Amino acid sequence: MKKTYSEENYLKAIYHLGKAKHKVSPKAIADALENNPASVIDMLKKLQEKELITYDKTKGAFLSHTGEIAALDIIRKHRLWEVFLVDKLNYGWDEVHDIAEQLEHIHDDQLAKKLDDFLGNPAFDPHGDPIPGSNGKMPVYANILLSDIAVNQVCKVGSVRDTSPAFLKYLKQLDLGLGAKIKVLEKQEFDNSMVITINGGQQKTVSNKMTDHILVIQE
Amino acid sequence: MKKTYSEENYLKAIYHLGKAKHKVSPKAIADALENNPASVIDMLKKLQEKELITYDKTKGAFLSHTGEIAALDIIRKHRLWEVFLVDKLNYGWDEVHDIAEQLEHIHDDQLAKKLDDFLGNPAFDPHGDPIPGSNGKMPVYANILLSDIAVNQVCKVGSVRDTSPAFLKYLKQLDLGLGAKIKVLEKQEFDNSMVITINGGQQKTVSNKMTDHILVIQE
DNA sequence: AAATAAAATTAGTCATAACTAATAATTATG
DNA sequence: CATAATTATTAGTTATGACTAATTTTATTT
Ligand SMILES: [Mn+2]
Ligand SMILES: [Mn+2]
Ligand SMILES: [Mn+2]
Ligand SMILES: [Mn+2]
Repeated sequence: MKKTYSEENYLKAIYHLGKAKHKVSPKAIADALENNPASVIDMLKKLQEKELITYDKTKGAFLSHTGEIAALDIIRKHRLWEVFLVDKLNYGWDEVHDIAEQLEHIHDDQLAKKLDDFLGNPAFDPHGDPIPGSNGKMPVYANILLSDIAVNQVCKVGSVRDTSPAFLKYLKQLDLGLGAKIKVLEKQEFDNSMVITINGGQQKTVSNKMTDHILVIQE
Repeated sequence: MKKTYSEENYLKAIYHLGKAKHKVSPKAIADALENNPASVIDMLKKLQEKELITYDKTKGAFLSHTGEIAALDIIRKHRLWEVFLVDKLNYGWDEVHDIAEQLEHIHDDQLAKKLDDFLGNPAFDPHGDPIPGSNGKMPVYANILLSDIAVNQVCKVGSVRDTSPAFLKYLKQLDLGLGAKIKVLEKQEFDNSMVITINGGQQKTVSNKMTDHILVIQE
């Protein structure tokens, strides 16, 4: 089931528009691809025929599972090539998009993986956009401090801001590693200390000094 | 004057067939591109229209100056990408042609030069084929020993097989550097010593031991 | 609700680059 | 040289993916 250059661009546009949670209408796609709504309708029919999308007059276009896998694969290649162009060929980050727009359509079974490895498995492209993994999963920035999570919210540990033995030893003692799920139960107004559970275990009280050194991803 | 993917493939095929000095007939092109002679005729007309080739029923197709520049540019990109795939992404030399066939059509003003620099300005691709420079000139292997050049032949020094101080000092004394033009005037049957001129200078007699350590490019 | 604007859809056209089938020209062979 | 085989060329067809213009449907105003 090889896809044409054009089909791939449509799948990518539908993916991006869908994420932006607008209704993915022919008009919206036409605007994104800078072409004509009539052309879009033609292509939507073809993509539906190939079971890459569903299209419904009222709900708009949605990627099927196969369609989403294809879209993520193209986005992955696009962003990996952008990293290559900036990191290896010394292009400016503002010069690479149009070239990646071409390179993303190069087709070879091993290419994305080999390129990924060569680049050191980057998680983000030069514009800060996440690079989907070969499994299609997007990496997420851990950019919120645990101390900023509100009561009753759940979050996941992404990275830590302190690598001192004392800190790491403390984390080990708490059984708190990367990826651990934390629920905030109470927050003390006086000193910002928190009562949390880690991976659904016992309740623990942790200081603000501690929660200021943990970056999390909100659910 | 941007060229389509297909036009570029035709120009490349015409270039290669022309070098192989067959008559570049519609049939020959059709065989090379694995398509139909009727399709070839159509494209030849279009390429002639664009002044990229001349086509004459009896003599066949020839690239114009512009056409040859375009063909060499594609071949350059093809071979540079092959080097990239093998040297950087660890593909086998037998796996890269089809991918390069796609990559050669990526269009960007700076790309070939940046890729060339990144790869260390390679002179040959993984299959040993020469990579045209940005000026369109092909590098040539220095693969003949000076000792094998016949009397009255002219050749150019490409590389040396000995880097000992004594040898290099001797070369300096003779004023014989890379690129020097050598003409063989006499060859002694007894010990294979030669009388030569270097860059049209004085006649010098050199031993077979010396001429066995100099690789040249025949004119 | 009626009028108006916007969006979706259809029908028909065009360019590109293939193809097949038929015909013309060339080249090779008995 | 005549016949056969090969090439070249033309004419007509197809698929893809775009377009414009006209029409229908949907959404927004008054
Ligand atoms: Mn981009
Ligand atoms: Mn693209
Ligand atoms: Mn190749
Ligand atoms: Mn190609």
